[in-house]
Amino acid sequence: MGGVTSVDATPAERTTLLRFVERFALALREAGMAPMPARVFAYALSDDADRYTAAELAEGLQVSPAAISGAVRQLVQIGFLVREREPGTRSDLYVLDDENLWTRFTGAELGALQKFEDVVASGIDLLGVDRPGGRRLAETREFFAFLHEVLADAVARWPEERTRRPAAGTAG
Amino acid sequence: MGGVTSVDATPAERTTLLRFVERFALALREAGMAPMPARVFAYALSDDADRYTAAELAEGLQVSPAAISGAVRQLVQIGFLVREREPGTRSDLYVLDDENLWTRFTGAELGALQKFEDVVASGIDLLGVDRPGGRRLAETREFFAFLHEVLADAVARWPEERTRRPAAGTAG
DNA sequence: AATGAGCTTCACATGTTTGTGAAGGTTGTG
DNA sequence: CACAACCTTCACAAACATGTGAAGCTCATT
Repeated sequence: MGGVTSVDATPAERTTLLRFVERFALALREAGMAPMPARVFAYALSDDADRYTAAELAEGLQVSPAAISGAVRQLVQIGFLVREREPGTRSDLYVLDDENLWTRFTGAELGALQKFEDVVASGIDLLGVDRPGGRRLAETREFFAFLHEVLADAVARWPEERTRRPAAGTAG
Repeated sequence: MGGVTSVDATPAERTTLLRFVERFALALREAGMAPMPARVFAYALSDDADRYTAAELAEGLQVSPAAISGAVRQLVQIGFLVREREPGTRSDLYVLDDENLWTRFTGAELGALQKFEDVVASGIDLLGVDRPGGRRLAETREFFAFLHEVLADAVARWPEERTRRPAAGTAG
């Protein structure tokens, strides 16, 4: 199982990488991410460079620069990628925000959860709690609040937890 | 703020309910649910009946029976609705699985998380860990495993936690 | 100031998803 | 045994999303 790097990769290794990227991207899409951002993110994470130019991403993923442009904009907005620029260079560099990556991911989840809580709360306000439906909504809100707490706690604990876990090898 | 019930609701109250249902459904869609199942679920939760016939759902949501048919099938499959039949009745009844509702919801999330873990694990196998990309994948897997544990624990604790929380009133 | 690399924006063709209407099957009732 | 209520399935039209090509903009270099 030799390492596959962007520098010395054979075409076959590149194909393997891209196939994996596509599968990873699919999972991300099912979690709500748009196709192209999902691909770009999966690729940037899985390939070996620390930073990528837009052109490298387009070349690596075999898609048009236009597609990259939109994707990185979204990814930067979410915080998955950071835009950098080397002085005296014409092109932007996109960097994975390694440290905060999965914290950010979960942060996005928390945002969705907050949205749920808000919507449900507004429904309770609008419709009242003294009805079967209102009581169900109230319990729904309780559950989301609980989940929110749990996830926020998990995010807070991750940095410590991370050091506690041994670096994992390969799995079956 | 009087209660809005399916029995004695004014048209205005019905409109308020449907507008809320649409907003709630939107949040569910953003979490990955298809539009019509999202609407049906939001409606069944928010309106006051304990059980609904397909016809009632169609009438209540102002959509065609055909749309309901597909939606309830999916919801039953996920486990959000339970299909019942009163003896001597021609129509099926759909019931919210009240007790396990949000446990099931989170269970679905756990499934998605498992999928992530599997995909990432396969990538590590395929591409190796002795590369920058591989190390990132390994850490990704660690994080997902951690999140998995946290969520599973939360689901297990919810029944107890639920009783601990006071029934919530309305919020601002 | 002109050049050109590199990125972005825009309009469009393609493909997918969604909900409807109409037809068909099933089951209890008169 | 015919009828009627109810649900489901199917084919279709409309809406939406996606990525491409082409044109345009920015900015370091000459």
